Amino acid sequence: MNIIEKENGIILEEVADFDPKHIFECGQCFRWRAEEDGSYTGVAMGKVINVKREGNDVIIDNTTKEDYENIWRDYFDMDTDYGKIKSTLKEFDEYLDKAVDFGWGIRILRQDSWEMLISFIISSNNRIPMIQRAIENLSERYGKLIGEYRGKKYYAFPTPEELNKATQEEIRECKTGFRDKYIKSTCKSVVELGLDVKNFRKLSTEDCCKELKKFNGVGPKVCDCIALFGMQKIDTFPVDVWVKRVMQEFYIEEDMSLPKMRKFALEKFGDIAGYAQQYLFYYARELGIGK
DNA sequence: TGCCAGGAGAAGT
DNA sequence: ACTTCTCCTGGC
Repeated sequence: MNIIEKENGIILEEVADFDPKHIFECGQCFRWRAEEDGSYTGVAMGKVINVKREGNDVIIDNTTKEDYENIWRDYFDMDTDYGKIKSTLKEFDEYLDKAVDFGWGIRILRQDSWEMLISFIISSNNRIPMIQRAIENLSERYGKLIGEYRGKKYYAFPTPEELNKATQEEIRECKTGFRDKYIKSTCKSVVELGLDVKNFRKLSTEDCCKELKKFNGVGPKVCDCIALFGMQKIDTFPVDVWVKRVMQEFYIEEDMSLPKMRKFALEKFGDIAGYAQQYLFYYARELGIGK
């Protein structure tokens, strides 16, 4: 892969396994929006960038080669060989084979641990557009202004200290609904105990989950999402409604409980279960499987 | 207008 | 270890 600098951005030449639509719409992130030209603009790691694919090239606008090396290379998980993961998954069965071909450009973003903790607390019993709106509201009110891009103002996700300044009522005003108390309680714990949740990455998957579930509003599913998307724990398998539907369609009986479904998938896919979950989720949601 | 989707937590068995 | 109920919002 060759990196070329352009006016206010960079071009990554000949990038394999990278498609913005697949990456930003496979249920892992909430701050990316599709533009009319098919590109995506979003906020991550305190910056605003725009990402699009042209042929085999990926164009990242509003950034520098330096930021790519320091931030985006890690964020987009560029040092992981998705070709290898995909061929392993395709070997499993005809369903994975189809799901991987369908979401060929998916990558699991290495997102901020703290942002994922709060984002997935908001996700509980909630729909994606509502989750996106609540996160935007919290960022606008409590996060730092990053600046303007294409005529729109963008705000960073608030730090624990910034968000902890909000009262439960103020958090609710951001359209978080009944999760207001979970967010308040989690902010309070993190700030008062002086925790840096990013350090949970160093723990084993099991211990990491144990720690995450201590926070109010973090149950089994939310915990799996934070571990997978915010802690890079690939041996997890979050079972949401779409994954449940696709599992019932392809692998298991209707009446299997969620914990058993999770166990089944972990045993089947092993330490790449998290990748399998992403391809299956995207496939199920885009095609409306099991609805 | 009423009804539905979407998970955690609490209280029950 | 399981089941059941409530929590809130927006869209149909």
